[in-house]
Amino acid sequence: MKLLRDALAESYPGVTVDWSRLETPPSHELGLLASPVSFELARHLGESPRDVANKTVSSMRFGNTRLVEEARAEGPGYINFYPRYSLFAKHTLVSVEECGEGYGFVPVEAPERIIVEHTSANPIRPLHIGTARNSVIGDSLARLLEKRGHRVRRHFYIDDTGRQTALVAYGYSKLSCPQPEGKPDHFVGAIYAITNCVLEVRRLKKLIEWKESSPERDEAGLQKLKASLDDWIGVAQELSQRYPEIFSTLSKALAEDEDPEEEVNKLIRGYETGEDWAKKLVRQVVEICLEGFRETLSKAGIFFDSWDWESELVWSGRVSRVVDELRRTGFVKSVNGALELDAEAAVEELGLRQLLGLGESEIPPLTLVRSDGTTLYTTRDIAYSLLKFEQADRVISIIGIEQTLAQQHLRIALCLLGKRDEALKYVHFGYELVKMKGVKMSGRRGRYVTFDEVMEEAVKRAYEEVSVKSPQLPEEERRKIAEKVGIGAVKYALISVDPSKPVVFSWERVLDFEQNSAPFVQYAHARACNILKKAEELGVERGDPDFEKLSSPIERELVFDVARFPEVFIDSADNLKPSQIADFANSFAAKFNSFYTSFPVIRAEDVGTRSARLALVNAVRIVLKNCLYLMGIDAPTRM
RNA sequence: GGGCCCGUGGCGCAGCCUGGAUAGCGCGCCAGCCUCCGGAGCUGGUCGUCAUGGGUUCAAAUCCCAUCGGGCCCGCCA
Repeated sequence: MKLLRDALAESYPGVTVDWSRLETPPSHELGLLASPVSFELARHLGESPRDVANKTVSSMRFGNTRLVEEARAEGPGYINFYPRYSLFAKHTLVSVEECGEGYGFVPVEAPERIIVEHTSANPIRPLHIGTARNSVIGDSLARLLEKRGHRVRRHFYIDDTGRQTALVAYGYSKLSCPQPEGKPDHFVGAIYAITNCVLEVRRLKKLIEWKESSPERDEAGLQKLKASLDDWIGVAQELSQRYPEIFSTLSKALAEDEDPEEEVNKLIRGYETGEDWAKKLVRQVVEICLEGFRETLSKAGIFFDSWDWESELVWSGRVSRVVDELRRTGFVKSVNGALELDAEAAVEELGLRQLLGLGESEIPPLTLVRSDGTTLYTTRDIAYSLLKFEQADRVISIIGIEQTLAQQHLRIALCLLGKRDEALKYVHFGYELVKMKGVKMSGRRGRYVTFDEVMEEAVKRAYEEVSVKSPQLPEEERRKIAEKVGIGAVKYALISVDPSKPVVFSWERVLDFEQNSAPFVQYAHARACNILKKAEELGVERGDPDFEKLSSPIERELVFDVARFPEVFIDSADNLKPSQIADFANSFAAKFNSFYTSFPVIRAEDVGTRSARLALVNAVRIVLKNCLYLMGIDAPTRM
């Protein structure tokens, strides 16, 4: 650094440029670090970058710089720095030795209290592969921020008010509130899908009947309705085959009801106003479903610090207080008995367009309260975000990209309420949905691939694999390893793709145990562990490591990667990009595997080399383990 | 109609924010490698108009504009 600055000062006195930026050259044959400073200078001076670089290099004085061996002007004008590799390796590996297992987790100077809200799936059906993406990304973000030194809390928002939970609770009551059969959330999911389907068929039939008898027949509309009815009848057949008992009991019970829609509406209102009978019923069903969620999530190694009930926000008056406060801002008007927030006017008045990054278009209004007095989802979410800011400096909500507009509304409302700083500290971490090849996933139709079955299948596959590769291991251990490997593979598949890209689910993808997968990284880790364990068992002689001997390109690259892991971590945590960890871990593991096949460690030619390589292997082990940890993936020592 | 996001070898992806050195990686395909710390591995090869067309720049996958494809949103649903 100083070297470069002084040389610049000498060659180009009086010119100030940002000399501090350093890049990594494309290949290690071009040194370890590169300065692009000549490009900048060349622009100002009108000289060619290469000339500038040459001139700068020639005036460098290496006097008391020990770590840098040489600098050269190369390529179009880069100044490449070549380190004294042995010293660099020594610094790096000694530093790993000192930090131990915590190596690389560089804490921020000013920790924040951060709430990461994730998963928050509607408690009416099992977690599916789409929500799994949310959980896995959210969990990884929480881990990254926590290791970065922030005080992180993970919150699950239970969306228990509104039509969906009321519908399933209604169906459940028609079954006479039985004990769940099978996994609780799957049971609830079946009731939801069946109730919804039966009611939908009934509604469509009535509608068609009525339309047919009406004087002015709209043939096109009628055809559409009939097609829709056929679709739902098909769904009914699927469901009756999958759940014959629940289906027949439920459809009989529902048929007896005069007006199921009204029953459901009564339940929605009763629950929102906090009537005991409604509370008891809805809570019972939701709790059953949550029990299933907890089971699934705990299997996936994902845990929460807080489960926040949406209904509590309503009952405690927080939601109505928010509505009142918003009314006082003057941007809320009554439209046909409902309350509407004029978001566009608010944005203009407060000058929020740029501040919140809202783009050019007009922001549509937001309905806060229905004409029947009940509130809407976004309204309750505004109240929720205020609650979160009572406990945190920053809030990160992992929510599907399709809710972008609602999330913008939320932040506008926060500004209106005088919480401008909070609005800026509120991050909607959007992610694209997971789609199925061929069929469309549809919760309402009971068509989804559950997180449970994906994990189960992956674990099964991993078990077969481990049994083939390591038949000598006891059954019990093979099962444990299969859990870690299978679930790791699923998580890795979901984390490694940028959240802004839609994922098409395929078994092939999550069951990939080859390169660029969790098992690949885990395998490299297990190999490192194995070498260290063997060395221990054999009691090989260890002496002063001779870092001079870590001189092959691949060893140098490994050392360099170990050295830059802290930076990768910081970057990934501060930019909220878990996929960068996956990327780094994969290429790092590949390098280690390459090293592994070509260089003996325990049988290295002399004690100094052996000790140096053992130190390197240990550093690799720690870095791999920490990468896996950040993705929420277990690192077995054998597999 | 308006807004936002995405478009990189046959397939799946990284790089784009912060422009620079031959565009990385995996799968697939082809050819090799287990008397040697475990082959879920390794080595080599094959595969590219970075959607298209302009612009800015000494330099564009990267920044700007337009066009074309795909997705999402624009609800008194969540």
